Amino acid sequence: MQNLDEFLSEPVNNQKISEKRKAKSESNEPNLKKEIIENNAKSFLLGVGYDGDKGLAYAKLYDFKSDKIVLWFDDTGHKPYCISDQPIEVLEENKDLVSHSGFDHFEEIEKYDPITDSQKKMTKIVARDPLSIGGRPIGCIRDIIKAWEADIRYAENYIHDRNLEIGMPYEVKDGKLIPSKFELPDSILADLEKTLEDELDEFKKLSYNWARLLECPVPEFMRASIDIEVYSPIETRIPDPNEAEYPIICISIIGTDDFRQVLLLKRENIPEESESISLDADIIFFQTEKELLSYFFKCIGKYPIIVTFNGDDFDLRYLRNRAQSLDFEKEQIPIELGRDYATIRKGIHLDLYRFFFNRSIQVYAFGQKYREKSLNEIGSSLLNVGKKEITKPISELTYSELAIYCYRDAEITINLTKFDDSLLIKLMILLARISYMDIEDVTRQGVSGWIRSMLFHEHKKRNYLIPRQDEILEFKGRTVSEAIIKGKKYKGAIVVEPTPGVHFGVSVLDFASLYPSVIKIWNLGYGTVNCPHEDEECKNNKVPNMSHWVCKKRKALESLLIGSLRDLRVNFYKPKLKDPNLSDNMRSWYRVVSDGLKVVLNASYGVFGADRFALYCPPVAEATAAIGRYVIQNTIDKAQSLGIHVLYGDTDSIFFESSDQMQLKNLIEWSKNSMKLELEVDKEYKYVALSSRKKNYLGVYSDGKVDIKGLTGKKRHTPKFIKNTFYEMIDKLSEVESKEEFEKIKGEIKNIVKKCYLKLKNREYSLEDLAFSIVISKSPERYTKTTPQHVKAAQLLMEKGIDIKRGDLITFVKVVGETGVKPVSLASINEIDSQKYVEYIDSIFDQVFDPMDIDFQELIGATKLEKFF
DNA sequence: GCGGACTGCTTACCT
DNA sequence: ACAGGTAAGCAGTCCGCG
Repeated sequence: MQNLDEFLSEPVNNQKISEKRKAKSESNEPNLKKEIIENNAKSFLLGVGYDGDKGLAYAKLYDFKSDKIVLWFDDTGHKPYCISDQPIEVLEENKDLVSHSGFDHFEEIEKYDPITDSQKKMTKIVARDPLSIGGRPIGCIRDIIKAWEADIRYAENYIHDRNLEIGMPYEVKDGKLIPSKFELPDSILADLEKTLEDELDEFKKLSYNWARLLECPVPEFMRASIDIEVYSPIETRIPDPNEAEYPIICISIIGTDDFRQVLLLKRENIPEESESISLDADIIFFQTEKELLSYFFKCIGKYPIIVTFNGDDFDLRYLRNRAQSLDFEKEQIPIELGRDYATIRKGIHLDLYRFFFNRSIQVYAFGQKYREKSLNEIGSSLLNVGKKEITKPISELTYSELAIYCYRDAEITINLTKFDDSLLIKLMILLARISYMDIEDVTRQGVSGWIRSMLFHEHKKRNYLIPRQDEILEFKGRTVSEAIIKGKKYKGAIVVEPTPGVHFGVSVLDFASLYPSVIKIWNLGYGTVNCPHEDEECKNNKVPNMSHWVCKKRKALESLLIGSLRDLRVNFYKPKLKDPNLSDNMRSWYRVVSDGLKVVLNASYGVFGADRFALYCPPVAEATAAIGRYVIQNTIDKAQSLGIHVLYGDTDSIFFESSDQMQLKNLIEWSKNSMKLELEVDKEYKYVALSSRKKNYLGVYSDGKVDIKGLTGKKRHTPKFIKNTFYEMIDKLSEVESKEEFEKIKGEIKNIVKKCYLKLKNREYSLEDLAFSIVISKSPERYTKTTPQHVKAAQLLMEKGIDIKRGDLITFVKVVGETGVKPVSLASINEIDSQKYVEYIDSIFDQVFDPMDIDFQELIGATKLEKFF
């Protein structure tokens, strides 16, 4: 494959492609599907499962010829196992073990143990089935003896042991599963080589492998979204999918092949409508629910991939259980349920809710574009299309209303996978490649699961023993620093005391991926921090200001893996994205790669301090943070010795008065030479307004763009009327070019705030304008220690019979009287406590007035005088 | 019995 | 179920006060 660019420009490859798209695809040669077949890549590996009846692992392959998922069953005789440190002779004495029904045989093996830095003779205990190792509530092999690698899911183990690359092209030849050749294009190879000049061979090898995975083009996959509606006799209650008590009255299916159907159940007492339903879809009525479901199951059978929004917990679960209670045979229902997931037999189910719920995805991949995780909110913010509004309960809708409502949900769902050139699917594939994880698992697990899988894969590839969690803790000891926040395990980052005032000409420098860089440069990992070597070389290699030391003899896997990913992002993909010659298709793919790497890198330090992480190692996290503090403090000290004025800093960034660009250059040089860390100019502000508060500033670029960080005026819960006033003020501030102009607009800003104050006093704002909106993060009854205001408001709503769940957004206003607050829906405008609101305005604008030397009290005091005259 | 000082809880944010 | 650090508001408690 030489021309990656052309592959990426390939349009949807479908058999039932619409006429319009067909024309487009013909004009758009070469065809990726054709190319892939010519290159013997007939399919893509999307995941691995285990078939309990056959007792075999199987690969799920997306076959391009048929656009179906094809299963390939293991032919290598791979079996579930765990590992013991006892020799076979000893284990043979263990009656419970050798007589266990799932026990198969022992094998003598050798493993490298990173904790002790030694080769170890160990015994592989091979079992007949995965559940015998672990998974049953009692009597598993891992409960009988102390075992290693015993709680890795079998399918995951299979991926690692067979070194399978999920999301990459494969083919089945003579019954064997073999990877299709995909080599890095020469041009990419040459570019990459340049960035890797000074690295160790081991590091280079890893980097090339990553690049091969990241550069392989991602084709389009045929898929369909589904959404169901269920009848409910009680309007406020959502039917329980485990009971599946009530009939499914509507199902929408939308395929990427332009298949669009809405299936409706005929019911009594639903008025016939004279006009036909106006939807760009086939509407099909069914007399019985059984007919409807049969038809539906046939429809989705065509699709290799089904996407839903919350299908794990609702749609698929309901469908399966409902079909069962309608006496469908098990084989007739193409849905399989797990404890907390649902999937399609011979298919892939992607639950977008699960993926969007993931905080890393929300924050780093989508930049907080959506705040709540509802289909309406996500659809509105990413597609500009929200759910269809309905004013009646589902069960009372007419056929037409019901069809339109249900269809819209399916439409948003499928479009979420299609927008921005199928960005979402590409992101999932990318994460599957980095983590060597089944694509369904990628969407369901968090970033710690991905990183765990990536590290496990590398362990197995190198025949390293994967340590037990208790082992790491026992050998590596605890943390030695004290956190500033009560209840935290160790000390974190430094935040520099800001210099209050309005500063013109500010450069912000930061370390590119500071923590991943530290992990790379300092060779951090559970095997290297506090390594077992007795000699001085290691023990003297202290983490600054700390008793921990770092190994000088061995390379940590974490350091190599995280380091190589970091370098690829910083030295390769980020510069490529800045290249004006990059084509649109490549740019969009590189954006995905860069964002995917960002997600993984941003979490790569935190996982070592998370006690549920499989390779939890507090000293690694603590050392990383400590080195981070050392680095930024050293840099600040150096800057001051160079005479550069430091205004503020946080973790990995420093704000400088940028009078002397030459000096900043010197600082960057110094950082590279003395600490091997890349310090770079991140932002240049026309001016920055700093109050005395940390994590709280306003920065204006020369083009007028404004960064607002931490200011309450921007926060989600702030009432609309204050937000609007706040942004009116920001608009004014964005125009300011100099100190002199600044003085001039002060009056205008005062007027803006004064206007707001007067409108409030005259009760000209609506309840919606005045509403605070705060997420209730726990179920209301679980607030036992205190009753915060939003919980009080929630309680008032519950008294009215409204159901409040955790995660709901509570909107309330401050009122005079006992409770102090009332939900918007229950309050009236004349009970508003305007005094409280004045205090609130004061506090919000003080964050900006403080550096500007404006006095709020004086401002409203003046107002009173004016009114007087 | 009351108000100010204090601590702790909660949410939303920053890196 | 990636981490720790900070701001802010409010709830609840303690303490002094002839």
